[in-house]
Amino acid sequence: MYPTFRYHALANLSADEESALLSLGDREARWKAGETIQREGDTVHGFYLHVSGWIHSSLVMRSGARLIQKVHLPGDMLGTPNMALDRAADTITTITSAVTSFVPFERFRDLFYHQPRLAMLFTFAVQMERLSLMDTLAVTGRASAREQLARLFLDLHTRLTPLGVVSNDTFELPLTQEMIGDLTGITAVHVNRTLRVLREEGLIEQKGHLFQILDLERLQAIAPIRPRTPRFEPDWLSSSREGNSNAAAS
Amino acid sequence: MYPTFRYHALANLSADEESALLSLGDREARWKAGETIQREGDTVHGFYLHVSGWIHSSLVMRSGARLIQKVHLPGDMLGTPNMALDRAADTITTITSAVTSFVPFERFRDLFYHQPRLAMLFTFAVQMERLSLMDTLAVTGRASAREQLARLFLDLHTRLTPLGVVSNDTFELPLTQEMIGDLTGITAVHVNRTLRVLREEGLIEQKGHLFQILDLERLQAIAPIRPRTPRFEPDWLSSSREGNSNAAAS
DNA sequence: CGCGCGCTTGACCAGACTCAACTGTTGTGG
DNA sequence: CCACAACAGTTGAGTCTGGTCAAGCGCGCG
Repeated sequence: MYPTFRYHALANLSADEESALLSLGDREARWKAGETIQREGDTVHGFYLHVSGWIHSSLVMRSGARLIQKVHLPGDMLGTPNMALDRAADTITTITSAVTSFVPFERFRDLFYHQPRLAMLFTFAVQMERLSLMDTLAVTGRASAREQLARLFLDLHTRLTPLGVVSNDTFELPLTQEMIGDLTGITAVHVNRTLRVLREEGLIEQKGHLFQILDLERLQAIAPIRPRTPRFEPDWLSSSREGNSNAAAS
Repeated sequence: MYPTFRYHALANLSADEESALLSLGDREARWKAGETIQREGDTVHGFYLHVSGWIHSSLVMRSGARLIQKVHLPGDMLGTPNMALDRAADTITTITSAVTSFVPFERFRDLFYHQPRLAMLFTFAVQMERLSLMDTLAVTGRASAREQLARLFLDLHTRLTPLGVVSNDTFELPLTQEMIGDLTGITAVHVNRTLRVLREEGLIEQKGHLFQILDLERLQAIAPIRPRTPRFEPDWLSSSREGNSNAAAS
C-alpha cells in the first residue's frame, strides 16, 4: 500500500482525503531489479505511486551519457511531470525489486474536481520536487566531487529515515558507483577515488552494500546544502467557506 | 496586464477561466533595474505574475557563490515554489526595469475550489518548470562551456520569440557575463573566453546589449538539449461530467 | 568453474579556475 | 565639465580538479 507519510507532512488529512488518496492507484505491480517501468519517449496515460524498493529515473543525452535525474524512494510519485507532455520525459528503471501502483490521468484529474485540498497538496509535493531539483542544480557543476557525495548521502539519509530503514546511521545502499556517477555528473572512476578519500577521512564506511555514516556532523559541514522540509499546513490552505472539515485528522 | 499566452499553450480557456486568471493578481507594481523583489529567507504570503522586463531568481550558497536559478521572462510566475515553504527559497531580483503583479496565496487557493481546470493548468505549468530544471540539470556540470552557452541562447531565443521581441534572430540581452556565469556554473572569465570562440566561429554576434544568433542550425547542433513544448489540452484534462464548458475557446 | 560486472588503481591529459593586470564605459559629485 | 570611482569586459600565465584510457582484481551467478 502506498505510504502516505509524504502527504501527512504537508497537512492533516481528513478520513475522506486519506481514502481518496489511497484509492488513486490501481492494483499494485511488482517489478524485479533492473526492469524498466517506463521508457523515455513512450506515450503515457498516467503516473506511478512508489510503494517499495529503489527506483531511478534517467535521461540519455545526445552524447550518450546517462543522467540519473533522481533516486526515488517509497512514498514518491513517479512520472508526474509527463502529465504536461505527450511523451515520457524520462526512463524509469528499478534498482532493486520494487512495487508500484499506476494512477491513470483521468482518476488524477477527478482529484481536482472532487478533492481540491488534496489537489493542492499534490501541487505542493510537485513544488517540493522542484525545490529539490533546484538544490541539486545548485550543487551539480558547482561543488567539488567531495561536497556532492556528502550531499547525496545526507539526502538519502534523511529520506530513508522516515521509512525506518536507518539505524545507527547505517542503511542499505544498492547504488553502484556508476549510478552515483550518473547521479552527480562525476565519472565512476572519480566517484571511486572520492569515496576512498571519504573513507580514509573516517566520514563513511562501506561493507558490501551496507553503508554507514560515521560522522554526520562533519558530513553536514562538507555538504553545501541542507535538505529542506515543507511547511506544515499553511493557514491559507483551507478555504474559510468550504472544505474545512479537516480539523479531524486521521 | 499579465500575458496569458503560457496558459493558452496548455489549453483553450473559457471566458470564465480567462477572467479568473486575469483577476488573480493585485494592482501592478513597477520596479527599477537591480531591485530586489523578494529576499531568500523572507516570509512569504503569495507569489508574483511577471508582466514585463527581465527578472532572475538566485540562491547564495555557503561558499558565497551565487547561483542564478533561472532568468524569468514575461508570462512566468515567480516564487510559486514558496507556497510549500514558510520562508522564501530564493531571491528575486530585477535585471531591467520590470512590472509584476502580486497574488496572495488565499486568492490562489480559491482557484482550486472554484476553477479546478485552471488549477490543473497551473500544476501543468509548474511541471513544465520542473522539466526545464531537469533539462538544465542535464547540461550543468556535464556539458562543456560551449554547449551550455549554446543551450542558454537557444532557450532565450525560443522563450523571447512569443513575446515578439526577436527579429532576424536578434534580441536585447541584458545579462552581464557574470550573470551568464552564475546561470551556467561557469566563471565569468571563462564565459568571456567561450563567447569569443563562439563569435570567432561565426555562430553569434554581439553589438553592445544587442545579441544576434548568426547560425541557428549549428547552434542547435551544439546544444545538447532542445527546449520542450507542452502538450496542448490532453484529452483527459476535462471531466466528462462537469467543467466541460470549455469547448468555446477565447 | 569461468565469465562478467563492479570495483580499484595508475599514468597522463585537458578544460576550466584563479589570480592579476589592463581597457573602455558610465555615472556622479565637486 | 572634468576627475574619479565603479563596473563590465578582455586577456595572459600558471594551476588543479576531474576526465580518459588502461589494466588488474574479486566476487557472485549461471
